Amino acid sequence: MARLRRTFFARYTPTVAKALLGCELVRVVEGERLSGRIVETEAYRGGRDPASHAFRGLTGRNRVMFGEAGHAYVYFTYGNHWMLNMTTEREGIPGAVLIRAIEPVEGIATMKRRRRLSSVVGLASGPGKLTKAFAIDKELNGEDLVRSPRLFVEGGKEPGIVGSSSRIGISEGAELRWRFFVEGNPFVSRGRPSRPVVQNP
DNA sequence: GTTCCGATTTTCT
DNA sequence: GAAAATCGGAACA
Repeated sequence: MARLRRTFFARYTPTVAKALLGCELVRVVEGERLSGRIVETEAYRGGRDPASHAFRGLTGRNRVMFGEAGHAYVYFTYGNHWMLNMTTEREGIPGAVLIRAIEPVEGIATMKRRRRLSSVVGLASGPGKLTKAFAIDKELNGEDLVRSPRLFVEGGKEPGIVGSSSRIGISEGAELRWRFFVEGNPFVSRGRPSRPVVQNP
C-alpha cells in the first residue's frame, strides 16, 4: 500500500481523524517492521477547542501542532505515558489527531515482548499502550511522517462502520463528538468508565 | 464484574 | 503546586 502524502494530513482535523481509520501505522526499529491498523482516533484542533494543548497558544511542548501537517507530535503525560499524534491543517493552524488504538499486524512477537503481554488484544488498545508496543517516545517528536524511514502511515482498507463519541479523558470540549472508532472492533480501547455526576456537591 | 489508587514528568499557574 | 488527551494492579462484589 502507498504511503500517505502531505495532502492527506493537510485537511480539517476531524476529517483526517476519520480518514486515518483503517490505515496502517508502520514503525521500523532495528531493521524490523512493526505495523498495525488504526482503529481509534481523536481530533484536537487549537483555536476554539478548549481540550486542545494549542488552545492557549504556542508553547514549547505544542509547537509542532502549529507547524506543517504530517509530522508526529509526541508528548508525555500522567507521569508514565507517551502519546502519539499526527499534525493536520495548513501551517500556522494548530491541529493534531491522537492515535488511540491499533490492531497489530506485523511484528506481534516484538510488541508482546515490549509490553510483557501474551495476548494480542490489548497490545495496543490505548494511546499509552500503543506507544510502548511501537517503541515511540520523544525521540520521534517532530518526525516527518511523509519522509521518515522510521515512522509513517500507509493507506489501508475500508474500516467498516465508523462510530463517534465524546473524547476520552478531557473535562472541557466534551460536547464535540471528535472521537472516531471502528464499530465492533475488539482492539478499540473501552476508555475510562464514566464518572457518576455529582448531584449535590 | 467494578472501583480505587499509585506511578511520576511536563507544563502552566 | 496542581492537573494532565493513562495504565495496571489490588481490593471488593
